[in-house]
Amino acid sequence: MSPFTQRVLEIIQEIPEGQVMTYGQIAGLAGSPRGARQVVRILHSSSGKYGLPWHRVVNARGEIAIRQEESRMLQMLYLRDEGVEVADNGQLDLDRWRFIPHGE
DNA sequence: AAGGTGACTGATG
DNA sequence: GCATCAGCCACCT
Repeated sequence: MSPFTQRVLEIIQEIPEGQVMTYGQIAGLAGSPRGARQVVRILHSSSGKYGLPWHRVVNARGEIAIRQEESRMLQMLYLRDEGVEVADNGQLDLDRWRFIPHGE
């Protein structure tokens, strides 16, 4: 497992309940500012495997990025259950719910 | 081996 | 806000 992947997994694990991070944000913190797609792949391949809070990751526009309808709904349910306000179209307010480590 | 793909992003018109 | 374009990069055909 690459250091980058390692970092990504750690970072995602550290997202507090009721908050979210974006793919690009995670990639940047993990040392690869343009590696958003890698973050996607890591989530896609090993979200269940490592018991990651994959549902706390959204795209840069603050919306649920999942294409598949089922998983999409599931993510929305999880977030709402944690207190995050998500619109029916999967939109949420990043300024309000984004997690920023160490007060960056 | 070459080309397509996507749970992405930022810039521009 | 919407549409396009161009970077991006590991994986799958």
